[in-house]
Amino acid sequence: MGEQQGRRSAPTLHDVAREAGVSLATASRSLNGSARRVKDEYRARVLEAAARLNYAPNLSAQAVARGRTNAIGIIVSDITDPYFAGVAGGVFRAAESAGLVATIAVSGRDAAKEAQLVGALRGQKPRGLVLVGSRVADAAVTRRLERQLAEFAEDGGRVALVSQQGLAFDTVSFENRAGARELATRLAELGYRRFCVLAGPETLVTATERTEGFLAGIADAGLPADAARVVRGAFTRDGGYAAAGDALEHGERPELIFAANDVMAVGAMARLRDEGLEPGADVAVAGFDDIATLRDVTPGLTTVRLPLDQGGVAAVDLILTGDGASPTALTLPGHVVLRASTPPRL
Amino acid sequence: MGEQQGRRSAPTLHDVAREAGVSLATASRSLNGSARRVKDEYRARVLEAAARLNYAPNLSAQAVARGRTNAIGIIVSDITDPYFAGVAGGVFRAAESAGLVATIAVSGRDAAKEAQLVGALRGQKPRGLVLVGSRVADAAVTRRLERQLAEFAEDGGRVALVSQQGLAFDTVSFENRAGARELATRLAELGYRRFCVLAGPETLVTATERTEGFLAGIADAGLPADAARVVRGAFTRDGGYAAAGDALEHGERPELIFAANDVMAVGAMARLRDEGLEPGADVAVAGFDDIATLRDVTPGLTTVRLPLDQGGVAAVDLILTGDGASPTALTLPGHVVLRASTPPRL
DNA sequence: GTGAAAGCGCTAACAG
DNA sequence: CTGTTAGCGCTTTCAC
Repeated sequence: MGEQQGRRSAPTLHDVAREAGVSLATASRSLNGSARRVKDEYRARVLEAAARLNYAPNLSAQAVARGRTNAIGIIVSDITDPYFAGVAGGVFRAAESAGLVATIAVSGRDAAKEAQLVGALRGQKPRGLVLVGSRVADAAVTRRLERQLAEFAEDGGRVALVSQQGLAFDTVSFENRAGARELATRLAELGYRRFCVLAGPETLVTATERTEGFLAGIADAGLPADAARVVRGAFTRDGGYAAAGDALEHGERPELIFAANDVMAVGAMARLRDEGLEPGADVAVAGFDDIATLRDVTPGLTTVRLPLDQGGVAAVDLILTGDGASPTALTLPGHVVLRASTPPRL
Repeated sequence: MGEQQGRRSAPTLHDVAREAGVSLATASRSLNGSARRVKDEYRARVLEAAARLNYAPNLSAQAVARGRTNAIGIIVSDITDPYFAGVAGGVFRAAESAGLVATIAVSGRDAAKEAQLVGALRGQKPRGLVLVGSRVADAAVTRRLERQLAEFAEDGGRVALVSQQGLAFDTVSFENRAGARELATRLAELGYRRFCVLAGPETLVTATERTEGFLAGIADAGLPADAARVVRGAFTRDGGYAAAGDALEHGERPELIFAANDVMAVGAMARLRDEGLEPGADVAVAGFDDIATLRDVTPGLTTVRLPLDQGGVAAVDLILTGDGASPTALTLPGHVVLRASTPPRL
């Protein structure tokens, strides 16, 4: 069946108008919610003709004629990372319920590429652009990105950043610092005294904030600065696996390993087991994010729950409602969730 | 500051041409790889002007003028489900390296909505549409979807379905049946004799195939038909949790629970624990997909590894290279991975 | 080689 | 309320 032959060219508004015996303008007005009203009979004829021809309006043409689109662009590092998927899910949901289509681009954790992608997406003339995550603390790269975004904004586009504070655009961030601090406090209350932080790359603002917050919490508890050692690793499962190895290698074994995200924490657990240690019993483990897919790992992972989905929704909200006058900053709270991976220590 | 004011309107090709002192046509020809050659001096001037103005071509206008786009549409049920995220990741990667932008829409596991989304995406006039997953065995819904897709194809668009065989379009599917069958065979070899299958909804073709394959494998092993009981549940973590409860409720306790996907399997493990049973020890558990994020659960989950990412890549490939003459069907293999959740039974 | 001009499909004044 | 028409930004014949 040559279903995919593609000879015929798609019906246009012109075809619909002719078929309905009305003018182009009338057809346009009845099909797309114009301010002006159309006689019911005509409108009905047009609708019927459109349905019969299975007409689908050419969005590109509409965009050109109207001078604006119903698209929204979103840039994430890696859609298979549940953190990004969570936020992206919120963006899609919000976009759809606002009648927008979402175009996505993946930067593959390559910060330089982000700027390039913004350039590419600008061509779509989307209503707004949402950038999620992994902002890098590299000045040159940041400036390139900022330039592209500013250009986009000057042309009337709106920008919303998720968990990348510091740029002069609307931002929704999560309580990384406060969440990690609270987590450290609670863990200290449980009796933990010797920590190791798997910190993620230091160029990653999110990772850095979580580390700093955790250390602050330890200080709050009146523990000495050397109560926590910091080791670094990639913000991935394998990064956690490797970093956990480093954590065990030198000096005294930590009572608790805090990984800067859940995915790393799971990697760390795997490493502990490979080293013959029992996570939760021999070494406690905590993460950050409360990724849904990982809520059933054993022992249950103590973590800080973040409303990722809401972050995505909020970003779309800012794009749609923001006046662009001065950048709005929205912070979404994190909540400590204690589970079996950090049992009370007597 | 007022970065987001949006007074100025974006520079157009017109501006670039004027700035470079050449005609619109020449500007167009030098910027976009036209067949015709442009004198190097002019071309250089145009490029320079474009860079200076930070010109970004209006993709919609190009689409209208050219009559085609560089977009590709993708429809998934739920981007936060790692199965879909895996396939989508492959689609994005392949699309990008082919110079296409990907537009995504999420159906929220609502089959009827899929057809509606195809209608919406048609307006983008994308080069192709990729539909991933959860094809439903409901004739009316399927026909509506098929109608929309046929319409799209007749207008010159290309369609690729991932894991939704049965429609007259290019399809890439995974070896659900064979994989599950092989899994059952291997489990029987390990000494298991009494199974319970958590089958997912019976309207879901993927789930059904896995169930049937598993039962076939059991028959292969010479076991009686009543060696496996089938219970149903949603294709989600909670579905697995609930179904596992049913599995334990009636009759003799199964030696092994096979969940039709990993996410359900994890839910089943959680339920076992809540019932005071130890997964792997008291009741073995197996899944399907080998979701990366779940590779570190304990005990390690026996499953069938699927090359999800490759499925996405292949779909884009079919869209780009297919001639549309007759639907191509591509099948990607699954590989059984035995882990600690199904220890040999003596 | 280059430029003028005719569209692409649609919207939005503008007259009737 | 309806139809005519001039664009939207870009590509692409078609003359030069």
